[in-house]
Amino acid sequence: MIQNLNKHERESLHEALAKSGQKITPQREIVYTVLLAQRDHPTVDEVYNRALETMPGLSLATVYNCLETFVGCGLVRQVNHERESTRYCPNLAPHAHFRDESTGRVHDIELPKEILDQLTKILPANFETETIEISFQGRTKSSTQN
Amino acid sequence: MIQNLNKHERESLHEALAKSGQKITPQREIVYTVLLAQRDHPTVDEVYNRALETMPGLSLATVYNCLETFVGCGLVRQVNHERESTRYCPNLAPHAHFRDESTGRVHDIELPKEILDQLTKILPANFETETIEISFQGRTKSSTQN
DNA sequence: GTGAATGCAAAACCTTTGCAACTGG
DNA sequence: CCAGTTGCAAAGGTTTTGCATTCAC
Repeated sequence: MIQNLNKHERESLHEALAKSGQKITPQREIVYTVLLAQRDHPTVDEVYNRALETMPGLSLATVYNCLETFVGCGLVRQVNHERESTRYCPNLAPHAHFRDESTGRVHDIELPKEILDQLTKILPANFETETIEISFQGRTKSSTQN
Repeated sequence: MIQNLNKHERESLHEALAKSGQKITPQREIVYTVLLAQRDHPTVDEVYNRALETMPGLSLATVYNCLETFVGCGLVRQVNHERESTRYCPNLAPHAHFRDESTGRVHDIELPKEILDQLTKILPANFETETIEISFQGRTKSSTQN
C-alpha cells in the first residue's frame, strides 16, 4: 500500500535531518513516507493510523514529534483551518490552499511569484515578513472533484 | 473605561442581530462594546475579562456564544494563528493580518481590491470562493511599534 | 407565554509534557 | 557511549456540551 521512499526522496529526508543535526530513525522514515504517499494534507491522527499499518508499535506522540521535526527542518508545512486539527503538507513550492467546505478537503493552489511580490508591497515599511499564508474557503462545483 | 456604543454602532448591532433573527441581550451589547473599544484582536478570554468589569456575573460560555453569534451575523471575523487561541476582529473591510512574532500582536493590513481580484484568478474554474484569508508572519523593526 | 439565551460545571478535543527505556551515530 | 528519540500515560489549554434557569419579544 505505502510505497517506500525512492532514492531522491530518501536523500532529501536524510539531508534535511542531517543539516539540522537530527537523527535518522525508522519512525521518521515511515512518517515521511506516509506524507509523500498520499498528498491529501492528513491530520496527525491520519498520519498515525496510516503509519501503524507499516509499524504497528508506533506511538502517537512520536508522530507529533516527527512532524514537528520536519516542520523545523523545512521539509513539511503545517496547514491550519480555524480550530480543526492541524494538517501537514510536504509540498515545498510556494502555494496557497483551498479548503472545500463541503468535503473538508484541502487543495494546493499554485501561487505566481508576482502575487507574492505585490503582497509584500502592501505592508508598512518597517514590517519584515517571514512567511505568508493564503487560504481560500469555498466549494468546488461538481465535475472535476479532486 | 469602556465607552458605550454610539448610536451608529448600536444600530449596526441591532440590525445585524435582527436580520438573522437573533435577540438583543445585554451580554451581546457588552461583548460587542468590548470588541469595538479596543481593536487589538482580543482572545475570548481577553474579551471575557474586559467585559467582566462592566458585567461581573457574565459567564465565559456566554462570551463564546456571543462571539459565535457575531461571526454568524457577519459582524465580526475570527483570526486564527496556528493553534493559538482564536482572536476576534470587528473590522469588516477586506483586510489581511500581520502577526508580529516577537509580541504576538496582530495588525490589520489594508488589502487593495486588485490583489483580491488577482487572487481569485489563480483558482481552477470550478472552485467557488467564499472567503479568502491572508496572513503575514514576521517582525516589526523597532521605531513605529504598533 | 415561549423559544432563545444564559450560566455553570463537566466533558471533549487536540496537543504537550515528564520520564523511563532505548538507539543511532 | 550518550545525547537524542521513542513510547506511554498523565496533564494542559481551549472550546463545546447538557441542562436548568432566566429573559427578550
